[in-house]
Amino acid sequence: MEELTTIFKALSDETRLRIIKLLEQGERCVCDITAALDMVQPKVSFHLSALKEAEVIRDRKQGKWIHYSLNEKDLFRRMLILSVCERMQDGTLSSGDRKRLDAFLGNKEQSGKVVALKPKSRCCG
Amino acid sequence: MEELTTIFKALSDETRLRIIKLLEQGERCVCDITAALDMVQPKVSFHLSALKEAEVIRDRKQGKWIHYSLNEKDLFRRMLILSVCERMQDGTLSSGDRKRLDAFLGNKEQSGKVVALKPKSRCCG
DNA sequence: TCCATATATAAATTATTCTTTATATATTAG
DNA sequence: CTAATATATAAAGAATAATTTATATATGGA
Repeated sequence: MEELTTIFKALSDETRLRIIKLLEQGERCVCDITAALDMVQPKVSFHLSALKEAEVIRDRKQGKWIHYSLNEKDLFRRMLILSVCERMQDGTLSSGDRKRLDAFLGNKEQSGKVVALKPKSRCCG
Repeated sequence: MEELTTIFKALSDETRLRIIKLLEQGERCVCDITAALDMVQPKVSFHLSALKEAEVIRDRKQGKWIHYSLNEKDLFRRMLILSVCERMQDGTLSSGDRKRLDAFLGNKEQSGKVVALKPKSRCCG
């Protein structure tokens, strides 16, 4: 019962649904998500932790970065994630998120600040 | 997006999940639900209105009573309701609710206060 | 008409959750 | 070792949601 309410509570917030929609395309580190949503980082961490607590997402540490991805471990969560993504297809919000993410990733590459470093220190590689 | 968060928010509360589980067996009036959950009536009305707002339940007025039932209008809500009921099968809480409901309905019948009245004034019939 | 019952709504309080700002921790580069 | 970066956590404040108590509305029966 508590697990159920925890899952539903995790899904009952707009920011968190936007994060799920972002992660539909694959894992992302916190700074990518922060840029995509255009929010301050502690706020993003707060919402990530709610989703992780509910085991809707999971994380993977790699060097300085923590990569978050959708947790497809059970059918129920998969179904919920699919439903959410399906229902957010043409939303203004999530398309804006995608745009900002792409711009952010583009800048990274261009400036060579992160992506052009040695493999070990790359965020997305 | 707002509809989604409204639905998930409605499901993110223990009391409301208990109500859903109760309604699995069929429609119930507010006083039945109040007795089953052993709560004060305005509290129950508050939670019913959250579920109704999310269109997870609907109501039907009949005389003095308002009967609430699960709203099976779309596949998504059906799926959520089924998942909730399935995951609450052997819970202590919901079995206690069932017991109190049965006791309450039994008393009604015995005392003849409600159930034995003329058809028009019966709550459950 | 008057009373009792079923339910909703409002107002006040309490509890939870979200947001912000500041700071701590860990990792890597230099 | 020091500085910089990525992320988490803590503390304070703001916003929401839940609970309680009191009252309003509607319906049916006497």
